[in-house]
Amino acid sequence: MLNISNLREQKNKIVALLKIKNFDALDLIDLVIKKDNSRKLNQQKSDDVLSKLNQIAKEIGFLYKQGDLDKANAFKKSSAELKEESKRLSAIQKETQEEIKEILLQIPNIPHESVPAGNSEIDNEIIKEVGEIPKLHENSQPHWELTELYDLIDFNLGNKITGAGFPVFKGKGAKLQRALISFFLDQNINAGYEEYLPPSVANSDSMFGTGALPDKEGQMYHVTEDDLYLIPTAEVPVTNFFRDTIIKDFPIKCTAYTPCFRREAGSYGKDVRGLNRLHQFDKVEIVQIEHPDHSYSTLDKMVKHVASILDKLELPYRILRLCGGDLSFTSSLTYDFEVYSAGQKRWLEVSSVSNFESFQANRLKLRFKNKEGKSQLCHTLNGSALALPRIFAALVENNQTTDGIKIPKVLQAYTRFDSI
RNA sequence: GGUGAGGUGGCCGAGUGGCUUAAGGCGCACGCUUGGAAAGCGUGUAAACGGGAAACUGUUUCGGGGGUUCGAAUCCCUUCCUCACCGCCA
Repeated sequence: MLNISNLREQKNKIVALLKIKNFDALDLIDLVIKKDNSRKLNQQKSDDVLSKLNQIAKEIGFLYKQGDLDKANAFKKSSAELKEESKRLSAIQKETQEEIKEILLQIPNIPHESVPAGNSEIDNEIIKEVGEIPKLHENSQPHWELTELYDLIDFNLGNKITGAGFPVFKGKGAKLQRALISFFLDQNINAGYEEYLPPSVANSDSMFGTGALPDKEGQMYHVTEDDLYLIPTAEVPVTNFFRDTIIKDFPIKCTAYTPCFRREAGSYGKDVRGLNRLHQFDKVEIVQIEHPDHSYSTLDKMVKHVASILDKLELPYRILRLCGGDLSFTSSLTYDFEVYSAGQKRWLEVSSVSNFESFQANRLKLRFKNKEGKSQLCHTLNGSALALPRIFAALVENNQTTDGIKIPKVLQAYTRFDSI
């Protein structure tokens, strides 16, 4: 959520930048400023009335002590009238505030100046490509064949106990999964992130805080009995640790493994085959809370960190700067990582690293004291380091040989086997 | 799930309708004192939304929401959370 004082001060700049996201914000911004003006006026009126009421109440207390009941009763009458007025004003105030919030929730985050224009993923800017595309043997296969051949994942068993999109990992498949989680966490810890293991369900306040609500209501599993949501990413619980807090030292660096749950309503076809798109998957997330002056250099460091993990796994990958049309509602700048999946001959997204600037912090009331001693919103950043399923898919596809699947060296200490 | 006790500032904690502008303490900051430190003394010490060039100033906030009252941290309703014991249980 953007804040109104910025919208006032930099209206033209913000309108221009939001065009990169293909969003015409002018009318909404004009409307919200107009509503905010009337909110201010109304607040003044309301405060005046309350101030008078407070004075009268004190006066009556004094008169009672003096025993001057007649005078006190006269005051009571005028108090009753003011109270009506106050009720009326605060009802208007409440309504106006809700209208303002509703409008603000419709305005996406402002894209960074470096975000390229564009409508869809075709327009994303490839900024780096690393590693060689592997040449596989003649009978190479996609991972959904390999996982069946080597008995690593049982998709049918998942269908039976839950439904499509809930795979059952088994044997060396389960071990490889567990190895990747440990490996990713260790890499993040070595880079200075503190490990957390948060709950996998969160309340609506938390969902609202990071923007999953109201934006993605239909994409989440909702436990209606207790009004809790299954988390779509660890970003939700971890970032919400810092909801309503005032930060003393920057940066705050957290990493967390969690399962992630997404309904993915409307997805179908070969894009969702095998591990490509799941309802439940594992992910290790990194989150940082930063001072606004340093958030972009921190974003660069996070990108380098994720790249270093992929280097160690010896997977070919490319880094994309998302164009305005592909950028999420809440993000200012996002870099996507895609690994090449040789069995499917396509690039698969495995990480998304973003700077949200103060967009999340505004809803979270996540602040720090600046040099002038005033509270100011922090910047929040996060990224996947990394999402498991497509890494798993690329590893088994790219490392398949006629003799089996080779495990990259860095993982062998975790799997305790060097091939499948 | 049952019963009981609670939720007050950064922290501890007093406060059963107006003397609270939330006592007192701890912590923190600044100053005095000192050769230096400690102790001691003094001063200050939240957030949000407004007004004002500023000094300053209005309102709200004692877990959340609602109510009673001229007036609520205090009374009532409701909800969430914490703790203790019991029950169930990985």
